[in-house]
Amino acid sequence: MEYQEAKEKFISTWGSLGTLWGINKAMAQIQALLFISTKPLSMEDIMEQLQISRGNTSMNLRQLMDWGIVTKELIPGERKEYFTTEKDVQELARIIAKERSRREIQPVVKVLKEVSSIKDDGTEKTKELIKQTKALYDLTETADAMLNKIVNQQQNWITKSLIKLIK
Amino acid sequence: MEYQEAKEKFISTWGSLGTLWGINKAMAQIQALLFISTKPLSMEDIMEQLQISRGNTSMNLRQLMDWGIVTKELIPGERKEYFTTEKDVQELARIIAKERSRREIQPVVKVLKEVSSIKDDGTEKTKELIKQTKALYDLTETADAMLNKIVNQQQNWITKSLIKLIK
DNA sequence: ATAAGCTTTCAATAATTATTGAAAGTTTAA
DNA sequence: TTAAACTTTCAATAATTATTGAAAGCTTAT
Repeated sequence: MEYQEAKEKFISTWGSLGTLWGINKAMAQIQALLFISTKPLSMEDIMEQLQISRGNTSMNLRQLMDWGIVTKELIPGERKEYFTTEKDVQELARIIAKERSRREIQPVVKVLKEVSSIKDDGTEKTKELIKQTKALYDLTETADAMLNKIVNQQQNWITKSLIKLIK
Repeated sequence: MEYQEAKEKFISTWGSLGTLWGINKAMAQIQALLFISTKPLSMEDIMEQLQISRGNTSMNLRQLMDWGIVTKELIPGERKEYFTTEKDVQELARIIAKERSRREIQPVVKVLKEVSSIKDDGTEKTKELIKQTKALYDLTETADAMLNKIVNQQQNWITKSLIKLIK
C-alpha cells in the first residue's frame, strides 16, 4: 500500500467512525487530515483535499475549535488562516473524553438522578423504576469517573500498573 | 414528580442518548421501557406505550435480540410473544461493551494496523502518517482492552480497589 | 475611503436514516 | 384444511441531518 492510498484509507475510516459516536463525517475527516499533516493547512488546502465546500469546511473547523481539538495558527506575512490539530493522542483522548462527558453523559446522569429520586408510593412499578434507574445512575457515574480519571492521570503509576494487570 | 412523568422522562432521555452512540431512538426506547417494566411486554403493549408502528416495533425488537439484550418470553397458554430485557446493569454493560467493540472498534483497529504498516519510503509525510496512526492504534487497543477487562471482571478485587482509588 | 482577500452565515437542497402500513408469511386451533 | 391470531418484510414516505454556494461580514493594505 502506497502513501496516498494509506492516507485516503485512514481519513475515510476515521470519518465513518466519527458518525458512529455523534461527530459528523466532515468534522472527523478534517481532524484526521490535520492529524497526519506535517504542517498547518489552510481552508483552501482542506477543501481541496477532502473535496468539500467552503461553508462546510468553515463550520466544521469552528466546531473542532470549540471542542479544543484544533487551533488556528497564524503564519507571519500570510493573510490566510492556517489550522493544526492536537498531535499527542493521549492529550486528544483526554479532551474528547472530557467533552463527551460534559455534553452527553452529564445530562443523562442528571435525569437518572431526578427520576430515581421520585417518591416511593409503595407500588411495584414505582419500586422497579426507582431501583433500575438508581442502578443505571450508579453504573454511569462510576464508568464516567473511571474514564475521566484514567485519561487524565495518564501514565501515572495507577494507570501503568492497571494496564499491566489487564493487558 | 409522579410515576408517569418520571417514566416518560426516563424513556425519552434514554432514547436520545441512544442516537448519540449509534442506536436508533426506537430501539433505545423499547429497551428502556422493558428495563423498568415489572413484567414481560407484548408487541401490542410496546406499540401502544411508545406510539410506534408494528413494523418499527418488530424490526427494533429483532435488533435488540441480535444484540443479546432482549429475549423472547413465552407465556404458557398465550399465543402472543412477550419480551424482556436484561435487568442487571452490570451484565447489560458487559454485553454492550462487547458488541460495540466487535462492531465498531475492531474494524477501525484493523485499518489503523494496516495503515501504520505501510513501507517507510523515507519521506517526512510517510513518517508522520506511520507515527500518528501507530500512536492511535496503540491507544485504541489499550483503551479497548481496558474497557473489556473492566466490564468483564466486574467487581473483582482489581475493579473494587480501582473504584475506591479513583472515586 | 475603498477594494482585495479572506471567513462566516444561512436558506435552499441533497443525502441519509427512520418509520409506516399493508401485504405476505407463519403458527396454532378447530 | 381452513381460518384466526399473530409476526415479518419491504417499498413508499417522512423526518432528520449534512452540505452547498452565494451573499454578507470582516480585516488589512493602499
